[in-house]
Amino acid sequence: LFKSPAPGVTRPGKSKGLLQEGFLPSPQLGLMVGGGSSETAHGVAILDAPDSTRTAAPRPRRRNNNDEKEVKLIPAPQMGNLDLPPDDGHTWRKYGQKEILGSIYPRSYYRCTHQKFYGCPAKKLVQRLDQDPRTFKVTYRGSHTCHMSATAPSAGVPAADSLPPPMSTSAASLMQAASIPLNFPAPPTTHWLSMQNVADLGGAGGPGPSASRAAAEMPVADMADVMFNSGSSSSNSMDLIFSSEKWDYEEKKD
DNA sequence: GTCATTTGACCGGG
DNA sequence: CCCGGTCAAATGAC
Repeated sequence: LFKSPAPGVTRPGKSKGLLQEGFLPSPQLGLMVGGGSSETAHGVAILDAPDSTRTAAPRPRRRNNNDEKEVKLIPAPQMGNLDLPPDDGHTWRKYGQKEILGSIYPRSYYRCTHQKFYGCPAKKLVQRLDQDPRTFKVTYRGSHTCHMSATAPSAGVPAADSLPPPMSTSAASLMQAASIPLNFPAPPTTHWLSMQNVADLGGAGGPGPSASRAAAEMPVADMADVMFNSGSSSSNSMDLIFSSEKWDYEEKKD
């Protein structure tokens, strides 16, 4: 009656694709500025929505004043031929993706999967550098209040604590920096995220052995080291970039 | 069947 | 007004 979300109006026929956001191997890793074929990348004429289906819903979306965000540059480990997305040990759920002006790659918005359960306000923005497609610019917002023993079942970390105590912000950042498994044991699944981990919480006497996840996490010495190591020998893309820092991808309008 | 991902629309600030 | 961010519904994958 009141709410009649006619199927088809809110969601116009969209072409389904097998692409996973911008994690493609970047076939056009070459130069795209030379061609000069700079388009808006939009060109998508979406159908209009005559009736605003969602008009009776006050969105108390308040903007957090605390801008505690730290930006990090994480090079995607080039295993084989594909670079996998950077994982900090947390389970992130993508809740949005938008193309940013000035960037050729869209920005992905992630949120803590446990946010709904733990209330972790941790957010994460991942964007590929237009100058370095293999480098991910990860922006962390908020602090992680939830512990993640699910994705990081390190053998040396006994998850005996049922309730994770609040950690210091410094510790959090430190952990993130040192929780980047670059040496993945080549996961059989294309997914790098594990799910269905918070199933046991009601305390219903689940004698389930759980802990089926066994990812051999390797201690990373320094992220920076890896970064530099990225192109130790051979010509580094950075050099090239620095050389031609002038990237004119800006289209000129009339 | 469940859950994460996908994608468009809308909101809100600068 | 434009840009950036978030939500919400649908679909696909597991």
